[in-house]
Amino acid sequence: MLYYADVILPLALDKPYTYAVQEEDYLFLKPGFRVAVSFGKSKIYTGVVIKLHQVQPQRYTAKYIEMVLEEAPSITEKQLAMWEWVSEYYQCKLGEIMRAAFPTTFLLESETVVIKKEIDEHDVSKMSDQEYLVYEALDIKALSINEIIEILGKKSVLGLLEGMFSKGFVDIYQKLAEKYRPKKIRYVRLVASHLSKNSIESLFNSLKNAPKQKQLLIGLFVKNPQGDQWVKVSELLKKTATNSSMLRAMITKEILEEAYFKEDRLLYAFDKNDEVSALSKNQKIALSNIESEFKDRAVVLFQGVTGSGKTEVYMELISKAIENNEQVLYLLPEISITPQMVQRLQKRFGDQVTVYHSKFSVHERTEVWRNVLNDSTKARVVVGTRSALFLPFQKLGLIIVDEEHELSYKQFDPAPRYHARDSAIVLAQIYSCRVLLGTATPSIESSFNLLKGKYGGVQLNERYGDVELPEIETIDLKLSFKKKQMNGAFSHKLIEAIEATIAKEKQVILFQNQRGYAPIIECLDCGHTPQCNQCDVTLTYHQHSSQLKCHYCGYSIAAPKQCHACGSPHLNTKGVGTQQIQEQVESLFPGVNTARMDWDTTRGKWAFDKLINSFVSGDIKILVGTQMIVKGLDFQNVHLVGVLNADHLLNFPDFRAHERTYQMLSQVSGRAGRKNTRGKVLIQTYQPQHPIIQQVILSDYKKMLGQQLTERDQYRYPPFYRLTRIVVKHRDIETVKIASHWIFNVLNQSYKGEILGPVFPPIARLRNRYHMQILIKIGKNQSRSKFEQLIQNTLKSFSSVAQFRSCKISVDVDPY
DNA sequence: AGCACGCCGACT
DNA sequence: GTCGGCGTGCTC
Repeated sequence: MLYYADVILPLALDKPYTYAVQEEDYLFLKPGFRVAVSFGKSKIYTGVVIKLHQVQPQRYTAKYIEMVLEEAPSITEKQLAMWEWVSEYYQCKLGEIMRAAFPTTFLLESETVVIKKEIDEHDVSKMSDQEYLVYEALDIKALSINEIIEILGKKSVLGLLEGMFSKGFVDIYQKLAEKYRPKKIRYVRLVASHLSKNSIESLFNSLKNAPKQKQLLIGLFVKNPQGDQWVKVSELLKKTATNSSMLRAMITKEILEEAYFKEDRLLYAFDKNDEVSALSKNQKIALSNIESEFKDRAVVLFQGVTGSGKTEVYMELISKAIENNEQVLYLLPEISITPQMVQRLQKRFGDQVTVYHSKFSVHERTEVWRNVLNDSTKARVVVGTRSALFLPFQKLGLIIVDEEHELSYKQFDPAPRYHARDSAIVLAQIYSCRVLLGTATPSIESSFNLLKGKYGGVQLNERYGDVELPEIETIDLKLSFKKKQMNGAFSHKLIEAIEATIAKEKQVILFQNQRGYAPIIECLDCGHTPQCNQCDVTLTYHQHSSQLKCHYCGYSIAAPKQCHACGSPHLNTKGVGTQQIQEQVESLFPGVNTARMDWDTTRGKWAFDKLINSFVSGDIKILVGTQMIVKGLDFQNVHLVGVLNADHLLNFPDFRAHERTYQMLSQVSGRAGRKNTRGKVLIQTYQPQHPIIQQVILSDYKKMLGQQLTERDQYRYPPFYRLTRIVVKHRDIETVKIASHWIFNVLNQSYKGEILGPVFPPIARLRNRYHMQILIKIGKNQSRSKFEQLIQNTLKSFSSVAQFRSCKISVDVDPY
């Protein structure tokens, strides 16, 4: 009998590949097992079995699976169902999802290793120069292909190596390495034969002349009075002021024995606090409303203004899920996961809380994966970013999507371009679990679903501790400039307000939207500004490192002293980034402690947190920052929030710009004002009468929603229409044009709906590739699966046109 | 994603 | 003439 397994490989392949398996493996394997398979000439990859069958392939002979990598499946069948949905809906390959889903330790890959064979002197003399170079280098150690490429300084070394192999100079083999290594910790304990009372006494006597060793032994008993447990070496040495050579001596004397144990990398220092702060009356009402909504609907939209204490309500729900023995997934946008936030959960739920996000090492992520898979009590509550959706939950009972409206829930590049909120809802269907979408300012989509009765809805409107909403005022920039009431980016009114706030020992937050307004260098004589040589963007100036950088491809050069075009030394920095704002603040308010918070200053693992901490502690009086500022914890002492230019937000060329402006400004405003005093928000703008600004001032979400829905309906945008964007990329601008028009025409022939484009996006060239995009609008009454089929067919015939082979295509469903 | 095969320019 | 560049196609 013949047995086969269909295997997903971590590559952008159209379909799973079929491998042969032995009978005993066939009986043992199930979908979800990781296996090692050879693919292509010599590569070995980790694959995931998705199907076992006995259908012999007709057109090829299947290779055998190399190895089964584990005793039990790494992913559940439910997880696989989720992968398939993501792949279908977001039009991406299963292999791409596999790459995104697994911690990289699960993706073992082979590496070709070359070792030297001992041969005759005579044969050595027959080698070519290059062969000899390699052979000589192999004297020292075995080499990987990449190392040989380095040594020879050229790319194609395989032919050479093949020759050397066939002539018997070297051996070539595939090294396989599972990358996960658990962290091992050294422990010691008393050898069991010393455990009786008498021998302990004689042991102490025998150490009379070794005071330090005696001290060590005492330390051991202090840690563990019975003397029979393993004690961590690092702690023991620290406590007893001894060193490892003394310990070593005792191990040789066979008084102690040592061992290494795997330690969880995920231990945090925390104080579990069993006292649960009682919910306020309104929080209690919200909680019971949520629970009753869940009786009818799987998804509930929970709207609570900033500072209303949504988190406390989440905690109650989490606690009940845990009591039910269910797992909980708590999703947050990347930048909202901070140690303070995690600590809050840990205070309540102790070590049942675990964190999963990209700043964690692959080893940490692997351990979380295993804990979730085993339904370990260490992973009852997973706090994570969007990729946590792919963890192998066993008994998922509740998903909380906090800050539901955040754009960063949508993955942009690379594929899979999935939306975590929407995918979470599908995941919940698979597990039949509940989803709570929490936010102060719901996305238009979610509000729409609420209106249509698809979601349940609960509100929590009162701010905790009776804090009033801040007073919001606008400053007309046009007028201020005309009346010469400006100082750099600051209106006199804003400056006065800052001065007054500082004088009262209160803190200030200044908000500057950075997108598209990064500082650049401009020549005062000829107007030249340095551009990226690979992308159609102006290089941004980073004063800190004195460099010009491209934010898109990472290209960087030293900041020029003279203009590259005309040689003039008169260069000026232009554009208002957070850096410039901070400098202006420093010169306007000398001696006042300021800090800047943006993508640049928060790169380290906990850099964000350090900044927040020094702001909370009051060291920093004025904090200048981008979007990030609106996250983090509650700032008790912030009295004034200044928005330097709301127009950057309003005028953003995107159908969501207005919605986003409302969300952003209301969130920033929510930072102002705490107990006892009313905070103040000053918004500088050229359009003080703009409806969105007015809606922010009145915090009239309903009006904003109504107006946006009307506009979206009228202009055929989500939530009334679904969007799909196709981007064509190629080095040659003409090819991009022809290719994208080809796709447009083919789609247009069979598709009745609206197709826009092809157009150049705002940045037409990136990493030396020209881009063109096509936007397709799909009505809600049109069949999604038919449309998906159409795209697939179109792209398939596209790829068979020889001229377009070298084009790269990306499909983005529900683009942001 | 690799890696091989195949077709064109700058070197011994 | 060849070496080595990259465009193109295939991998179970």
